[in-house]
Amino acid sequence: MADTKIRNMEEFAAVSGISRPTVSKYFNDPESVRDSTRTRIEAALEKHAYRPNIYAMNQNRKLTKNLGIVVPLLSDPYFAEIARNLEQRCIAAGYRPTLFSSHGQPEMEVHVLDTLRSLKPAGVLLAPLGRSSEKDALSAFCDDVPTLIFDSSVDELGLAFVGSDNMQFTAHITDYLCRTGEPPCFFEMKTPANPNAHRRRQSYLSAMEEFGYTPDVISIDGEGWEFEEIGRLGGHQALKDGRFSTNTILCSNDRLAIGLLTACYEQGVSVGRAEGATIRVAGQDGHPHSRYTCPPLTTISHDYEAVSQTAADALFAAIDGQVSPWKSTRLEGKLILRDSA
Amino acid sequence: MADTKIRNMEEFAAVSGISRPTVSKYFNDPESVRDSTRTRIEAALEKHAYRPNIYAMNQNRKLTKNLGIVVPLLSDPYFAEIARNLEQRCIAAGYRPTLFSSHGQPEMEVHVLDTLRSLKPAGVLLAPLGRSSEKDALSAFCDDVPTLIFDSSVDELGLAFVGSDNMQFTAHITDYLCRTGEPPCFFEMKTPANPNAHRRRQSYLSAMEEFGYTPDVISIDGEGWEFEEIGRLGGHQALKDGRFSTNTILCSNDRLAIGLLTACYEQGVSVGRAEGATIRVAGQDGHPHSRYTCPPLTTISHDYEAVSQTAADALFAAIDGQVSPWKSTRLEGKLILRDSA
DNA sequence: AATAAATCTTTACGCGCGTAAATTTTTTGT
DNA sequence: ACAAAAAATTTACGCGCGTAAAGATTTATT
Repeated sequence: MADTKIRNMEEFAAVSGISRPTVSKYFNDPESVRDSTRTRIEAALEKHAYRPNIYAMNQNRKLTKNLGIVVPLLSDPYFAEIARNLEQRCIAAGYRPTLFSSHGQPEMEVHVLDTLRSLKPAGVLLAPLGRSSEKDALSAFCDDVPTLIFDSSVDELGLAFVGSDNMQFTAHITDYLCRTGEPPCFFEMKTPANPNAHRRRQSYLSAMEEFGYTPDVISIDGEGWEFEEIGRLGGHQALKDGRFSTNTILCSNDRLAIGLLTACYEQGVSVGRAEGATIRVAGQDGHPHSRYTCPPLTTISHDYEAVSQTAADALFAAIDGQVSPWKSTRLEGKLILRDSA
Repeated sequence: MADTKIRNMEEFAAVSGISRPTVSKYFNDPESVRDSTRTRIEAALEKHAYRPNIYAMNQNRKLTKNLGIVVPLLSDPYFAEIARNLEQRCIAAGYRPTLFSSHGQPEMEVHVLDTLRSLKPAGVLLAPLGRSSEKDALSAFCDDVPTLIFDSSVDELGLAFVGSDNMQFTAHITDYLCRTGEPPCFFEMKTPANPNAHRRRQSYLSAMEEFGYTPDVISIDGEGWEFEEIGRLGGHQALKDGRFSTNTILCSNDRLAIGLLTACYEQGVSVGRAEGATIRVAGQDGHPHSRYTCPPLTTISHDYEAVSQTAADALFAAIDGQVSPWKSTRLEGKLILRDSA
């Protein structure tokens, strides 16, 4: 119980019987003081529940304990999930993460970076919008703030890049589809939001060529981040026009696949690998929702844990002063077999 | 271009030709200075891109321009969507919102409130976890920080409550289902996470009684926030046990319905209002994903815009000093007719 | 027990800005 | 053009803490 209200570190130092500079040292890093001192401070902390004023704390410190986590679209459960994962790791490592979403808008991304700058963060975990990002703003930001890029790489910006191995993703699932039925055609957006989509198309083309099949890419129209709706509309159009050359469709990502499944439903096209189904549909990403589509979506999933751990650890290492040359880490995905393909 | 780096407000005041206190006044509220002064400051701002140090700013100010937005689970697109909506409104109103998720964990909710406290926010928009919330911590927080509760009410905490009219939701969609086919049974979690679920059950019972039908509530097991999986497993069980007394199922919320649809698919039960379908399924919430289920889900949707606007405006008014007694505002939902029911 | 090393205390300054009071300048109204 | 009102300037202090330096105290080493 706080019998007397502690107004500042001076007063707290008094009640804990430790000098203020030492208390300050403790809050900077509890390990930096002697055990006996730490015990006394923490005993006082129990009694009085004092917390240092973070504004006064961060004003003079060259580097704060703040971290930024930026994703392109928080309403996409994939990003929400990876953001949650990163957030937990940051907290566990003793940082104060703040979550931001660019909401799919380049100007918002710039605004977020601007806000982040003023927070003087020790580092930032940034998943850029991709194609529509204002490269100059990103680049300038990375020059000023230790930034680790994840999910979608932009040039060789920042400390390093950590993401998934999109080439492996597509090669792997294409291989699976070829071995279990007709070779797939590839369903994608004509102007995808991020570079991962290009890698996936490229990998599809390579894989098909390697297997001796003729690739068939269906590129649908649509701008923005409403992938389900783009997939649904594009799916309707493609079905109507008979553009699917095989009974197997590999989608560039799960959200597109979810939209395509809806289009299939709406046109009465049955989907699945079971007898009697007309077409097979597979996605890519291991989207949290993919388990609950009808039929449940066969997909190749990001290794969420590994991506977030690798990304977070790389940033922490850089913050701790471990300099290492820019590098790109791409982690393999795991095939998740469900009923759709 | 910034020819000379501006280090603080003093230097910026110098290059803009305005005194520092006036510049300070400008950053507090641009409207509070003369037009000619504002123009000169903004001209200098163009040239030098100076931003006040937010830590120094907030250190002395009794009230910051910070706002907190807290949702129980950010990976639920419903909350992600409403959070995005609120965030935009806060920015438009000149505040600096920060987004937090309790990730479905009561201890995380407490941690978030603790973090929020140290940010000395002007106000907080809080959607509590509900049943599992630590009431005392919430209550203590509301005593210290102007807090507006939304989505799910807890006692009469905070400045006010803004949410949806769950009674109207369920009455309305129950009415629709009764008029268009067999009266619905009600599919829900036995121990729901928040009080809205209780209102919905109550409203279902009242509506059925009013229409002269016998209500049938199927309460399924499951703890936590993975509603789709709970709905899927509960759906399997209920289908196996033949617990659905009519061919129409009203789910307590859309995520449960999504899981139930998956269970139906997995058991080969056809869903829809079309000829030949076995059962009808309806949800409640207007979840962003409900458009893309197979079949697309008939639901009653929150008025996202109205809820977020009412909540944000109420908080802004309170921050501006407009005192008003605690009140609860519950907004009506709109029926969205799709193929599932 | 004596010395060296680590840690703590005391003292002091500064960070960047909010803010108040007294004064001067500019704008407004007639 | 003149007085009154509004706004800007000058001056000055304080917020809560980081941090540096010098001296005092505790702990570790032999």
